[in-house]
Amino acid sequence: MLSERRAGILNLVVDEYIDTAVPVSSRALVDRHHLEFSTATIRNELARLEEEGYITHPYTSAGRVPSNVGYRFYVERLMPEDPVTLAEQRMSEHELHQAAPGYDDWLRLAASILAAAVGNVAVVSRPQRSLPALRHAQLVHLRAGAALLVAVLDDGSVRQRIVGVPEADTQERLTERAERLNGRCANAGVVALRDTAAELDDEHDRTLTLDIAELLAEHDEDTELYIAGVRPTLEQPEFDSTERILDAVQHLEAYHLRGALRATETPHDGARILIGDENPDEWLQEWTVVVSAFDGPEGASGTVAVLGPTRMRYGRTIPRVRYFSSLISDLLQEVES
Amino acid sequence: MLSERRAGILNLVVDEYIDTAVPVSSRALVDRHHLEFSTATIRNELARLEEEGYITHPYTSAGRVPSNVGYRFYVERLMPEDPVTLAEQRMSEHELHQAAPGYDDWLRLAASILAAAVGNVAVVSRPQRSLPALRHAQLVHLRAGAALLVAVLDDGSVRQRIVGVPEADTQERLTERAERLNGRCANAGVVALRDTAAELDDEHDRTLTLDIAELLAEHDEDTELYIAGVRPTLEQPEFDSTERILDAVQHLEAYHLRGALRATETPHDGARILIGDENPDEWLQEWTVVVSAFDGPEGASGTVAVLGPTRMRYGRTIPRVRYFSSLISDLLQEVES
DNA sequence: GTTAGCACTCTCGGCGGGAGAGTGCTAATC
DNA sequence: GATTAGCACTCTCCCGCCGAGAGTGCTAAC
Repeated sequence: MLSERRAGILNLVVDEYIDTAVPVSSRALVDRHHLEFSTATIRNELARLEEEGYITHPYTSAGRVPSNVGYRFYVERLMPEDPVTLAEQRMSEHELHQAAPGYDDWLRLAASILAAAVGNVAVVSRPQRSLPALRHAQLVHLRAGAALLVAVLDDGSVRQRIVGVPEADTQERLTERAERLNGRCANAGVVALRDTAAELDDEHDRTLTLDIAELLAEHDEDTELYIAGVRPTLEQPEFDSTERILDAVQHLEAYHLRGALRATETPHDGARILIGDENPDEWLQEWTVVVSAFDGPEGASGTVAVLGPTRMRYGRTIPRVRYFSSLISDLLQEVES
Repeated sequence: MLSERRAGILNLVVDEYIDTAVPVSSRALVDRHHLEFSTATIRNELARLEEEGYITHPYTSAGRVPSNVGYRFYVERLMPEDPVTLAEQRMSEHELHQAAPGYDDWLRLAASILAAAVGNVAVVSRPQRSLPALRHAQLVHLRAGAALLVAVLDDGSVRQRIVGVPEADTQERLTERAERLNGRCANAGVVALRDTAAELDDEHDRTLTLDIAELLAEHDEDTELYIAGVRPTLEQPEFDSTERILDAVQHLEAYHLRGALRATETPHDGARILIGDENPDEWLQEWTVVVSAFDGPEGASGTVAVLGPTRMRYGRTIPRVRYFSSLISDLLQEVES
């Protein structure tokens, strides 16, 4: 369907456009790549490529711009990968080890290094288990009748909520109560907790157990996300009007990104690539998302993603998303001193 | 210094400019407020006001715009307050009670209601004690040799970090170890923890105690902030160029706002107002910040703030910041069922 | 199949100029 | 002395125009 030569030309068009953000002309192709054909020949081929849907025209007499189909073909067949060099790997690892050990700083830093490496928005999510269990619950006295319920889950995440408790309960009583619950509920999942609750006689213990179950259930509603690289992305030429910028800013918030990332099932080894209208979300129609999952401790898993305009340096981005995905896995697995 | 009449005119200029964002002309003042003087007279007065520094000129033949001094005078002497009506109060309280009880949802929602009410950026910080003490520490096994240290502080905040532990420690051993530490360190502050650490013989217990002390100390580095209303603010006419928007977006992140809010000591009753160059931060030179503190449980305190361009509806914003400040205090004090 | 040549199209930036909005000043008026 | 009418002057804003330039598509020749 797509002749060898035409594929080669498509390759050049995409490369050139990614690089310059300017619609590419037949002249530019011939001159910059020393093609052995004249601009007229190239023009004929470009016209064919356009017929076949790989590229388009912003207006009659402008250069060519890749279509989503064009990008897709490019990514699957043409794109030269720009692998992560050893030096780069060492740099990244070094930077990561500067941070205080702990999810927060590591993941935040990882997002920011990745964003800088690819020049687009990078998002890293905190790893979670899909069916988490309770590791330890605790009650902190706030005032008569109210306490803060803190639940530590087996993926290391912490959730909390304010709950009602007997007016008479002091901190000591609350601690006892919590210990009692821990004895019964340690390592229980949502279902087990609900079952346990049904068997309890003490009313407060029962509501508390149900509260804990709810905390486990609401779980991935608010996965923590670490986002970096918004500014450089919005400085790219696709964001020329204030409206576009504001729309993007609005959507690049944790709240919206959670939705966008949840919608994609994600490979743990490679990276999934969604170009333009391949994205389910309305607002991502002109974005490309490159996303990969990584493994945390105890079977938890998180997500690394890069988002940018469809005109993205795929050859650079994809290997880096893959690399960071496994880098983070390793980091979290690795024994710390 | 400022005659009665001139003050009145200044008042009108500020009101008008806040409302329309257009430099106000003598004609506009006379027509829209049915003044009993001619435009020429008003022009003379405007010239005087300009000499005295209360207003300026963008260019020779444009209308007048209030200066920072003008806004300051307006806020202190002229501004008609637009009090929070009972209906509005009921609405806000009602909306807040929709949320699941717990700091997260409450404060997030409070920020968003406040932002909508004033049409600018609203920021609410999670209450913290200035000198927090440990309430309970806990160790969660991650893998041989590493565990997650979770510390619950007496202001209800939770901090965590990954720490090294003896390779042989199972979850049970870790729990014992944590209990031992809790026995020794309950309700200890940073200083007490460091003292305790010095006395401990077991090396791991000692480093753990020091880790906890560090967690308490790094404390307000990462106060959680709830931010709302960015989009409507950036749609205002002062943000016409993409650069301004990007700068604002960059600074309206939690990281930068923490810095800005930390720099202001804040009254617990009224509200503090910083107009334009009264702000210490470079990037806030064209912003106004209205900020107030609220009280959380156990002597913790948090912050409510509104940020917007100096052309802000002060009469509406200030009472609402005050109101939300006390509303949140009440909410957190109030006994929940 | 390739290419030179050329007419045609569309964008972009600069320029000019008129309309409009306001001011500042002066001189007359109350 | 305060107020006001009148008027010249200034500056912005918007619109339309035009020419340069960049590209294409097509045709006819190689």
